[in-house]
Amino acid sequence: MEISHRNLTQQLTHELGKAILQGKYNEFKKLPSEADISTEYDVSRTATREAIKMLTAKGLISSRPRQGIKLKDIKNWNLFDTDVLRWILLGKPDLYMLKHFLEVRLAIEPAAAALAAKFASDDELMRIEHTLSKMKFEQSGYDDTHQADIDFHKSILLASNNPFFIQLQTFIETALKVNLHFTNRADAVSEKEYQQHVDIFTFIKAGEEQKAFDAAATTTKSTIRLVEEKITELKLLNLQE
Amino acid sequence: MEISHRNLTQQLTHELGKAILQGKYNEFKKLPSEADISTEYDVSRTATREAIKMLTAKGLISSRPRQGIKLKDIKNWNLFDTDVLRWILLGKPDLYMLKHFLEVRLAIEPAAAALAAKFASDDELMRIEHTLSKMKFEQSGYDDTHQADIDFHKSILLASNNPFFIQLQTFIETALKVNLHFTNRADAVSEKEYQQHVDIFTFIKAGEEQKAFDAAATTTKSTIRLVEEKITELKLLNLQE
DNA sequence: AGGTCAATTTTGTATTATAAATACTATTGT
DNA sequence: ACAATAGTATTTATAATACAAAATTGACCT
Repeated sequence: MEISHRNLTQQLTHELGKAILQGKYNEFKKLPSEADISTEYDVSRTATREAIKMLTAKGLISSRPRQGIKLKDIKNWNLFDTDVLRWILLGKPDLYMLKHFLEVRLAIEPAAAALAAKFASDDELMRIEHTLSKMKFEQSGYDDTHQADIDFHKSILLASNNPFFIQLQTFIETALKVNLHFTNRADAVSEKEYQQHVDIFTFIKAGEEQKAFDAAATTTKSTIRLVEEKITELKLLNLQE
Repeated sequence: MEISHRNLTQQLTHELGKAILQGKYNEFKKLPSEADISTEYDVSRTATREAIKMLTAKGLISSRPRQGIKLKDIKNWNLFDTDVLRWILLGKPDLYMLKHFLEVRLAIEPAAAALAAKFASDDELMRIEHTLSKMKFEQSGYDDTHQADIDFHKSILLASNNPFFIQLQTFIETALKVNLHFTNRADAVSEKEYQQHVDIFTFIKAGEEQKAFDAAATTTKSTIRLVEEKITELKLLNLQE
């Protein structure tokens, strides 16, 4: 693997993290030794060790003398870490992963909308509204597709005034991207979807906690149902073979 | 700071992380240089750098040549990281933090209960039930106080069959500990609380998604109200001074 | 005053050496 | 033959040193 000549530690961390999330080391539960990684990527042991430490900090691996570097069970992984999420996205997530993302979205986003209805400042409301107007552009095909959609969801988290929800911005962004990856639509956001977003914003602005909550929950729920149907379809297909 | 002679990197990471979460470096937004940290804690630059890398991986700091090591804004912190949560707990969280924890619990736990009602296996149901019986012991004053309570909440997350919810076990555990820290009760779980837990379990076992959701939501909601009242009380007191 | 460039400081990377942990092997004694 | 024990080898952990690269600072020049 070719690694260029700046930020070796960061790059190597990225390469190894990506490889792990792509399941390249899953079979043996064991990674190459420090020495082997160093020679394979042609970096010093120092850089290798620092990359290993970063992955250790994210819960992906652990290392002990004479035992080498071993993969940790997924329950130890920091699945809410920005980098880990990026690697998940690069690892071609399957339908099950999409379902898991949606289940968390269903937990987080309605709650965030309710908090936003309760606590959002004028600035924060304006920011949400701004993403809506950008979405209208996207409907006509302008601008970066679906980015305004993503920003809408993120701006609600921001308006929750809760650092934990705010930290989940990357998570929701990744979840939406995984979703897009499956629905696979290069086309713009539909009129119906746009209207649902407007509704959520209206309730938030009006301070209607419960209604904002419900509005945010409805869409996600129906998406989950769709995915669940698709999964059972696939299961049936596999049984037929 | 005295650091003993094993796992230097880990220990130093812990010390620095704790210090950061206690706000010791918040004023200047800048940490000592690698060299200074090395001499202060009497470890080599290698160990120091590896600790720095681990904290970087958790989003707490960043470092650049000639600029030194700087604190990152809280929105970059991995607030769902196990270590970060431990350091938050050690940093004497305030009422606002407790409120933020409760808001996330209100989002996560009812959703997890609903998922558990939908997907929990027999094993997972048994595990939940087991924690309930341990809670009954605790009522009588036996065993590690409130640990069974914590385990109850964790076992529901485990039964959600969703890796993201499962990963939130440490988060919920920390949230509960912060709560305990404020209610400050060494005494056992009350009969009323126990009954609420039993209800949640019953609905989960019966596969009643919505009821499990509601049952899990009710308690947390009333706790949030209590905390919010306490906060407004304190605000009024501060205004009088 | 303003811009260019060199000096300085701090992190980034490489290299080498040694210590510590632990799995594996061989030996020894019964 | 077997078990306990001591020795060996492997791999990470830590240290120390040297140099490279980035970025700020400041001096110098025009």
